Amino acid sequence: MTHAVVRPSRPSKPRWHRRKQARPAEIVAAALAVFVERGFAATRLEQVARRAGITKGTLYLYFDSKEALFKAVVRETIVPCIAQGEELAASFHGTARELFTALAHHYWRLVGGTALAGIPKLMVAEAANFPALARFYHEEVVSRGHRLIGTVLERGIRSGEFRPLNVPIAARLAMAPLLHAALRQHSFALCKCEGFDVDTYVNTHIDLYLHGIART
Amino acid sequence: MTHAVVRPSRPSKPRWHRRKQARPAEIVAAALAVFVERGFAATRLEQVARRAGITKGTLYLYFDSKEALFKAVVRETIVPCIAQGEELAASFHGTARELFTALAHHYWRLVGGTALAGIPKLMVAEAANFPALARFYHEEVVSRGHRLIGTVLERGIRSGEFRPLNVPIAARLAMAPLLHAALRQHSFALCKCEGFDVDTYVNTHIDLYLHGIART
Amino acid sequence: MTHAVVRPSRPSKPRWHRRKQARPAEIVAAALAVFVERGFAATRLEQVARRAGITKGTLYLYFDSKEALFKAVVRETIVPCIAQGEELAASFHGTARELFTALAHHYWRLVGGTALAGIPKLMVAEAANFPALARFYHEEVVSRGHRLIGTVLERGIRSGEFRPLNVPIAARLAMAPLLHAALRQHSFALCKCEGFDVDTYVNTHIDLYLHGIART
Amino acid sequence: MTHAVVRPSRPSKPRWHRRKQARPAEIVAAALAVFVERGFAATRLEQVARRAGITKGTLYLYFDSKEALFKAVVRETIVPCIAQGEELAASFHGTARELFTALAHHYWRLVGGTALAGIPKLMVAEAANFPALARFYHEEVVSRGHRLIGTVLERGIRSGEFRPLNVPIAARLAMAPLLHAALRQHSFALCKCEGFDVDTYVNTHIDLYLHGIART
DNA sequence: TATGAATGAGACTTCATTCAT
DNA sequence: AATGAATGAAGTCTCATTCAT
Repeated sequence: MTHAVVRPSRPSKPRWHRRKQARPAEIVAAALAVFVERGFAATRLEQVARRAGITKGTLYLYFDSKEALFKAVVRETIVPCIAQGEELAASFHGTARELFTALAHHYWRLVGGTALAGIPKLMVAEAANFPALARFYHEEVVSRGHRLIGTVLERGIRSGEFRPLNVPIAARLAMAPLLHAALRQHSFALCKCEGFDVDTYVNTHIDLYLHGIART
Repeated sequence: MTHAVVRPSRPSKPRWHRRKQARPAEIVAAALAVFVERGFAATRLEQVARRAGITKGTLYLYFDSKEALFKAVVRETIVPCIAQGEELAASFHGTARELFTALAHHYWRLVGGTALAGIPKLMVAEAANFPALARFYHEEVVSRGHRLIGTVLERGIRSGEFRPLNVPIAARLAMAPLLHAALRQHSFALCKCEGFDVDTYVNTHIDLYLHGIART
Repeated sequence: MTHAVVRPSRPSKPRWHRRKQARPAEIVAAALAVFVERGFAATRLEQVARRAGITKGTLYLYFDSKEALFKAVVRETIVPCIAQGEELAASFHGTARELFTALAHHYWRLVGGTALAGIPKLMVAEAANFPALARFYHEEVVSRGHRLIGTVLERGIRSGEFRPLNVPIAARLAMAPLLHAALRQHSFALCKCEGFDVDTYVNTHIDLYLHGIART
Repeated sequence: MTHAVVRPSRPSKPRWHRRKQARPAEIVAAALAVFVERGFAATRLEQVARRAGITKGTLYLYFDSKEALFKAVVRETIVPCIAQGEELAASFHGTARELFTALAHHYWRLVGGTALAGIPKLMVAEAANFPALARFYHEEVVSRGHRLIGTVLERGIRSGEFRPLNVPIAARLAMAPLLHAALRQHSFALCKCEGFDVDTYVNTHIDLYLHGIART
């Protein structure tokens, strides 16, 4: 795939000054933005390249294909977030209620409000077209997230804060409104909704949910 | 100019029939399926045509463009569902809790479990690419749905079943898990999740949610 | 090509009332207009049909193909004009100058100012694409027209009105400005030209031309 | 996805070269030829590309659309010719008659006998379909040409060589046979005409015309 | 005789990918 | 390492022509 290149002997000053190392991350960041905006198929590599400050051809020095780029975007941007949440839970001192609240806010701070919130939207849209990627995402992000919430719920059940629950189900119910809000940010942000405020929405969810699962 | 073809002498069955009345609905149905499977940009009109039992050219007798077809799919499939929910609510005799439960099941029966569940997924994916359609969908489906739930909540608040609530927010929180489940059906149906069952999920949501908003 | 049709036995009142005989001429007239406006390739049979008050399918009852229709248009509209000119010349009593003037005005009245003026434009545009038709047109219209003018010139030379001329060449030179004006009507009619008036143009041509060929 | 191809081991010559500088002119030249041959609508970009030695896709690196290419062809090929004629007139020393003769021959050498003669034919054919282009052509070519001839006529009138004339009309009458001959070259070149020779035609026109406008 | 729904070949155009520079 | 001109496969859309009614 790589071919030998005869280097011209004249001492030309290089036209490019960027380091090879920084490029992939910059490209992934640019690609994230465009994929999220337009979806996989409607994204043109030209746009990605321009936003990354390079040209189309250069993309292919770092990624084998559009599909490979897409997979890299998903893999490299979202996974780290989960780890942070897990660390937060592991080192947390306080009640299960407090931890649940902290994690919800953490999620929102880290994902919901940022460009990363586009990843769930992307995956919802493209899962059917990229089964392997969907599986990866589901295992490394969705399930792992649910397990994280699950441990919090179990901690609360043990401590008597929460009543006995079907934990896997309850974990998903905890995430659904957060995910919903994230999707909304990227799909219907422009549609004005009277009486809707994301922060209030998240806080009300925490409130109602904890109310719903609280031990009488 | 075209090569001669030996016509078979047997009374061949007609190559096509005139089906002006039935065609548009059939095409919309076929298009719904493919759009949901692949997304707008990745959908090939060839596929839609084949699935509708016609040829590509015939599509254009009924729809001006791929985009027009897409819009027709969204408009004609989802809007009627809302009306049914509104009728259900209007003619319902019983407590607000019972009505809420009935509507949730109604939604799931009508949308969540059917091909229609693909529409929310489609809109999430394509809203950014079709702002006008997104606005239409948001007004005629999303907002209207929220208002419907809102009236139920208000009824319950007045009757003392539910405690005072931020109604618009609470309505969204009621829908979020249902929507989430619908998206899941179409995006991650193939990903096995131990301990996950849609019906249990919906019922648990109803349970926890009503618990959360119940007057103490 | 024609197939037997089982006539329905019910005494349905006919939906169409036009006679078969009138149709072809009506279609040709409609086609002339559209072909002249748009050219052969850019003409859609749909437009022709609509302008003729029928549908696309009906066209094929009278003409085998778009090309056949085109040929019919050219053949049937322009040829009769020449004959009239020939008759005018044959029955004319007067000087050659007077006859020349009469023929020029005749041409302009019959062709230049009417839709028929579009035919020369059409042939200029499409001759390369329809060699056989071009040959037909050239023989039946162009050459015949030149011969007609040629006889007038010869008459004038014999009578001493005109000086000796290369008749075939001079005949073409007599026609060129008339043709030019006809093309102009159809191609650049919308472009305003100060100081240009078609009638003045034609009359001035007659004047200058007769001056040019007059015996000193 | 694509089938494997056995790569020949010999040092195959490159499939293409970078020719950014030369390309546009080459494409315009190829397009001129095909447009003139077939007309706008009947021209296939495939043919243009092949004749230019490139592929269809490459066309779009240089021209936005078929229409844009067409406009470029007209704009870039014909306009320069007029300028040359104007220069010739400006720097000419001699009688008006001599200048007129020189310009007519100039026109024929530069346009009538070359591929450029196809442009008038193209414009006659397509003016109705491209009104903006027609206006451009009319102003930058037709009118400008007439004005050029007009100045010559005025010079001759002032000098007493020509009698008083309606100059705009007379200018058009001077051009008509030249244009006519150019159209003929492209539309009826194949139709044999006994006794017709283009050069004789042009010279006879000059002769008769000058005779016609000469003083006394 | 007339219709118009249906066809299917083929056009223009786009864009992921390659490769000479 | 980077470019961007060039490619070619594939997609949307058009329209002359056919044929069941």
